[in-house]
Amino acid sequence: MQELAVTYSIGEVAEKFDLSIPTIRYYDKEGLIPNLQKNAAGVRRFSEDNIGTLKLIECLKNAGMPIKDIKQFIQWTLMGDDTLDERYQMFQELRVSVQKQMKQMQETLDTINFKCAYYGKATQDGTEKFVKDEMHLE
Amino acid sequence: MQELAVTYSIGEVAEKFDLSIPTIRYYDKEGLIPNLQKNAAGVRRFSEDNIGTLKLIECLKNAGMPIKDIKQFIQWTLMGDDTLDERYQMFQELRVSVQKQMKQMQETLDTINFKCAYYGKATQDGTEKFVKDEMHLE
DNA sequence: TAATCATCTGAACCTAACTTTAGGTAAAGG
DNA sequence: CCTTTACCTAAAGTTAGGTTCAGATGATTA
Repeated sequence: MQELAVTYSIGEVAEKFDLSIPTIRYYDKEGLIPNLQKNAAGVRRFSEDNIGTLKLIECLKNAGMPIKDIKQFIQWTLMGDDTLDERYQMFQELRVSVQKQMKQMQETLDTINFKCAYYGKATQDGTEKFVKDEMHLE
Repeated sequence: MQELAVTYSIGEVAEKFDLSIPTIRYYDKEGLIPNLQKNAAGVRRFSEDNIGTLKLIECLKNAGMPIKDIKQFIQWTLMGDDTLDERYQMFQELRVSVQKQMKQMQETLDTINFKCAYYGKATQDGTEKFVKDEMHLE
C-alpha cells in the first residue's frame, strides 16, 4: 500500500503564508524548518508537517519572539521528551508576554481613539483652537 | 508675575520612560521632540510639553509606527491647522491597523494557550506521545 | 584643588531580519 | 531546439532603530 504524500513548492508556500521566497529559504537555512526534503534536483518539497511548523513560526513571530529563540524552540522539539519542561516554560512565559502586549495595545488603542475624536472635532472646526481648550480644561 | 517652569534632565526623562539616554538624544536629533530647549551650557531641559510629545511618541511606537512616520506626524503638528486632515486620516488608519493587530494577537494568544495546555499535559505524562494523539485525532 | 558626575557632540558601530545579486539547473511549452 | 518558468546556492547588501566611543564641558563633592 502506497502513501501518497501531498507536498508543496516553495512558491506555493510563499503564497500561502504571504512570505517572500527568499524569506522561506532564509528560515530553512536558519534551521527553522526541520525535515524539509528536497527532490533529486535539489528543489524543496514542503510536507504538511513542514507547513505546520511554518504556521507555528508565524505564531511565534506574531508573539514577538526573535528568530534565534524560535530556532532554540525548534531545536528542543528535535531533542524529544527531555526538553518538555523547557518548552512548557517557554510557552508560559510567552503567554504572559503576549497578555502584557495586549493590555498595552488596548491602552494604545484608547489613546488613538481619543485622538480620532480630537481630530474629528478639529477638522470639523477647521482649527485645533477650540477642541484643544475643550479637551484639556475638563 | 513669574511662571515657574518645571523641567527635567535627560536622565530623569530616560528613567521616567524607561528609554536609554542615547535613544532620547536620537529622537531629538531626528526632530521628534520640537521646542526642546537647552540651557546656556547646551544641556537639554525637558518641559511638560516635551514630556507630552514623548508620551505620544511611545504610543505611536506601540502602534507599530516607524520613526520616519512619527517624524512626519510631528512635522504636521508644526505646520498648524493646514494639516488637520492628514493627521485625522493618519489616526483613523492607525486605529484600523491597531484593531487588526489586536485581533491577530488574540489568535496568537489562543494558539499559545493551546500549546500551554498541550505541554502542561505532556510534562505531566513525561512524554508527548499520549497528548499528541489525544489532541490530533478528535 | 582634585576628582566625580551628568551631560554634550559627531561619527562609527551593531543587530535582526530580510533582500538582492550573480550565475546556474531542470522541466514544460511552442 | 529554444525559451520561458520556477527553482537553486553563496555572498553581499540593506534598513531600522538604536548603541558605543572618544574627547570635551560644567557643576558639585572630598
